[in-house]
Amino acid sequence: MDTVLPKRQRIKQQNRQLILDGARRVFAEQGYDAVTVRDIIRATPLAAGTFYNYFTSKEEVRHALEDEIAVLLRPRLAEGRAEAGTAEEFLSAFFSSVFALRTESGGLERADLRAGLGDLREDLDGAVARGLFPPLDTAALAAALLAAADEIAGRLLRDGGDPAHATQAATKLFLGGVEPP
Amino acid sequence: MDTVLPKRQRIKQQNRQLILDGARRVFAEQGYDAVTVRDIIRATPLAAGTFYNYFTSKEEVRHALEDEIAVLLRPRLAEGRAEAGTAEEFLSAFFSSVFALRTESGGLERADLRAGLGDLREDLDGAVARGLFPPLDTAALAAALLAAADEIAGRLLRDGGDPAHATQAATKLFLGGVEPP
Amino acid sequence: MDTVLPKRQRIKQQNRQLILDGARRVFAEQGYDAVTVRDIIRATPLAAGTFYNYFTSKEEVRHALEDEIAVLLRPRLAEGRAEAGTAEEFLSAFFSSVFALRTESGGLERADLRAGLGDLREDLDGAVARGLFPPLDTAALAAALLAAADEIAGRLLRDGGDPAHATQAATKLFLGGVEPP
Amino acid sequence: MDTVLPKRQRIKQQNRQLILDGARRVFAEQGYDAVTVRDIIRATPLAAGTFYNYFTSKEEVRHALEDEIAVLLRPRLAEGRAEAGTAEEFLSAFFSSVFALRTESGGLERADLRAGLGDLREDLDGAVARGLFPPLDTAALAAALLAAADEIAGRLLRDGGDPAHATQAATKLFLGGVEPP
DNA sequence: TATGAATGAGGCTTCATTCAT
DNA sequence: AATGAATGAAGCCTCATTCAT
Repeated sequence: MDTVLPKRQRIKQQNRQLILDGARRVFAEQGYDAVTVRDIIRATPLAAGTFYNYFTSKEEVRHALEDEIAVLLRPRLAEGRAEAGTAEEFLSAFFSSVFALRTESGGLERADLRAGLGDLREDLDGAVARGLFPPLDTAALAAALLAAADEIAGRLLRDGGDPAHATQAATKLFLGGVEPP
Repeated sequence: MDTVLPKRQRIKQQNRQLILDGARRVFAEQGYDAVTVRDIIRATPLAAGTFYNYFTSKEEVRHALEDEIAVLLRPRLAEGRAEAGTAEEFLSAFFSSVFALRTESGGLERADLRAGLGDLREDLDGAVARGLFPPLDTAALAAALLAAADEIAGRLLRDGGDPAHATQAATKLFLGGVEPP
Repeated sequence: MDTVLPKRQRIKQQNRQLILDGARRVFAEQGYDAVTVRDIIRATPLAAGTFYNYFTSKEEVRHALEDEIAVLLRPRLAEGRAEAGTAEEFLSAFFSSVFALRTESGGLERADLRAGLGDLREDLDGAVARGLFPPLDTAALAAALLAAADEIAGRLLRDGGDPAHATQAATKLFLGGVEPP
Repeated sequence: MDTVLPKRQRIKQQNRQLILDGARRVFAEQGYDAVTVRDIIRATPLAAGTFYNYFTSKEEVRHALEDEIAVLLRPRLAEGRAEAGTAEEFLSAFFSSVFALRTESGGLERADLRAGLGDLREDLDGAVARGLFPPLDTAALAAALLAAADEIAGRLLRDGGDPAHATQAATKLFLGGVEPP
């Protein structure tokens, strides 16, 4: 798929990637707000001025990273839902993919997960159409699912815990609700 | 109830409050990380050095604010749950108080809400004991409820929407789950 | 000799002394230049403003301390010289008193020693008159003696060493000079 | 002898020297302790931040200056001693070079002179070996000579006076001692 | 007279950004 | 394009000093 680029452009792409990689590293280490442009440059073999040939601010780097993350993340996050034949399978696929992703990549943030919010809602709409779920406010449900999944994932990371068990519990919760029999 | 204080102490209390109020304002406007100590001072009629007579860092101000928020917030957040006779009343009380608080006070953050997490869990435990809910993982449920409520509240604020309706929808979602009949 | 003072004045004197004592302590610990007025106050049970009822600057405190030191120091420094019957006794008395004082009181500085320079010169003049020394430039000799004594004392303090032995060596040096026989 | 440097490096060297020169000036004027980094910058056409491209603290500048001084000073200070054929010539060379240096360069400090202490001691050892001096404690003698020379030089500068005459007097003092005939 | 909080100047340092090379 | 030093604004914090109590 990769096109052969003239050398100039290849180097340009490389430098851009160097900056993005350095930025990802320092963002993960120190958090976006604490990071300075200097930090990003220092995480790179490049010189200070070079940064401005590629980006004009930290903000812009963040956007580029979010795009990267979205591209990598969204398919992983949506995994298994299309094939779900029941509500339980759907929810279980959703929670386990969130927990897996959060467990794998330390730097992942709530904001990053939101990249998958639209997909989730679309999949929910599809599932409703297929009769997996009763008709309901899929926008609200998507938001609630994502927030709950992220929060529980955060608790898993912090306190330790078994992702498989958490997946089961969360699935059961959203599946049957809290109403006593 | 207020004791009469000597003037010096009264002014000290006032200045401390000026700083806290200014800080709350700028935190809400720019977010904690973006705010500098100078920003806080500038949101105040006081001189630069005066800040350090009361706090030694932005961090310390944050703690003081969290304490204030917790004191004001927690009772409001817990309102109506103790009297709930059914699971539906419980959830409805919870969601409506979160939506009301988030709607009222712009600067409220997820972190602030977490101050009420312990209370929520205790109330859930009590409700389980009273038979309102079946036995379940109240810690996870509390986290999921809080996260979902906060996320939905955020959407309400951003996109507009009716808190009463959102309360109903959220309650219904958590009450009965998503399983089709 | 102490006159009974009315209570007011007694307290004033006490506070003044508190400041001087605190200042001496912090000067010795951190060195005059590194010390701030705040440091002096902090070494005192008094409040910030009180300092300015007694002194107007760190400089003024230093002067007052120098006076105190001079009063205490000069007699000690001059000890034994008046009774000296020979040049050797004179020099020996001089060196041993310098070494003793420097060894005793850590905070003593070259500048403090200079308080005794005039005395030394006078005693040298007297000794010349008594025939202990040949006629010579007593001003230069006094300066040279004091500087050498201080330098050697500094070396004693730093490297360890026996004051008695150093006294002997220094005396011998100045007594007979360095000319080979 | 000077190599031609690319422009960038030439400017770097120039700026470094600008800082050192400015620092030397303000140290001489106000004394090391009283000087701030800002004072050094202000004694320079450079901008505030530029200082930190070259040094990280006032301390570091001092070290660099001491190195400079040592390189320039030590040879001058040692002048004429190697060729001395008698104790008198040795002492005379020593005192006159100290007086000359102190007279020339106002900013010279006792601490700077100490850079030459080791040399002096070595030369004294050599002179003892050559029989110019009787065997004696050359470490103590070197310290005493340096301190006395500095003190007398300070008096010369302050009170005026003839360096040649002072050299003669100091030489005579250390040569023959103070013992009456 | 003693107190101690308020003041704002000023020191130190890092930063984003520019620009000559 | 890449470099990396220069810039000066701006953040942090401490200080000397004042002054209402």
